[in-house]
Amino acid sequence: MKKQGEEILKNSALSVTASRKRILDIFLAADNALAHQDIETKCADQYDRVTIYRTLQTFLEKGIIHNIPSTDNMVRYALCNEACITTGHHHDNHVHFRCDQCGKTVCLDDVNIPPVNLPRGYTMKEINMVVNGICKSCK
Amino acid sequence: MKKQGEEILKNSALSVTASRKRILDIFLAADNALAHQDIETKCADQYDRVTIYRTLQTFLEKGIIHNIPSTDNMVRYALCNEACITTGHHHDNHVHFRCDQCGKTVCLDDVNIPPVNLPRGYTMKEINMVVNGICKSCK
DNA sequence: AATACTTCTGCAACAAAGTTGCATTCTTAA
DNA sequence: TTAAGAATGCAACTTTGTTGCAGAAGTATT
Repeated sequence: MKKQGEEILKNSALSVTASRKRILDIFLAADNALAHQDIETKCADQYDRVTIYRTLQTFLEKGIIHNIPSTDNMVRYALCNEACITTGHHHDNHVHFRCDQCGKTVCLDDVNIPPVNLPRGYTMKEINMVVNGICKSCK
Repeated sequence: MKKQGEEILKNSALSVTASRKRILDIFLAADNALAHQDIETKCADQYDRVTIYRTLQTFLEKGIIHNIPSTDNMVRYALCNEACITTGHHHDNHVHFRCDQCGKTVCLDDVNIPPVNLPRGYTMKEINMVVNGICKSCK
């Protein structure tokens, strides 16, 4: 399983570099969504802050990760599921959950965002749903 | 209608000051949600940046405004509807819409967030839904 | 395996965003 | 009108994010 990160990079036509592999590994090991800061504290000693910014940006553009909106000015990122990465198209129609207790934000991959009817004249391109509350581990 | 801002402040047990009235007026006049920056450009010559930060914080705590999550590190704020302010309790169960064209974020007050079933063990406290696309005015 | 080419990284310098403490000014309530 | 409390402005600072450029590393080709 050591090659998982490399695989993802190659599939996305990205050159395989140490920092990218490391950041991917951090995501693969994480059970929750990560903010830039989280990643920085995990590897700022090894890689430059700027590199982390650019890497996250690249991953976003390639659809390797998706971002999760927040009201605290801390955009968080999480790995996209297999389908996104392989098709290169986003299917991030799942709900995100943020626990008020432990502060973790997770993807509820099994919970689809229910359909909404917009008023006449509005066209939907993307939809995001974030639920706050207490998570399984904290309750 | 000139007193609308003052009314809101008094109802929330806040002292009536020039900056608070001004910022409230900006919200009352706006047809879309505003980021800190938007407010700053409208009145930075009159009021200090710090005051704006603190005022927005106060309005949030008193439930005069609510914030709208985003993926661009620009939390936006919008006035709560009458019910929120008078009861002091949030009923922000409406959908937010952000137009990719004009960049405006608006509250779709008539569109309620549909119910979602969370996995066992999760408790919901708050829910947020943001839709991206093209708005009525741009299409 | 060596190369040339392209891409990525780190550094430095900067710009923007947000925070904190404190002295002064303004509001409010008596 | 005045005293007490709250809000504001200022200054200094921390954190966050951006940009250009030179050097390093990765990739494809031979």
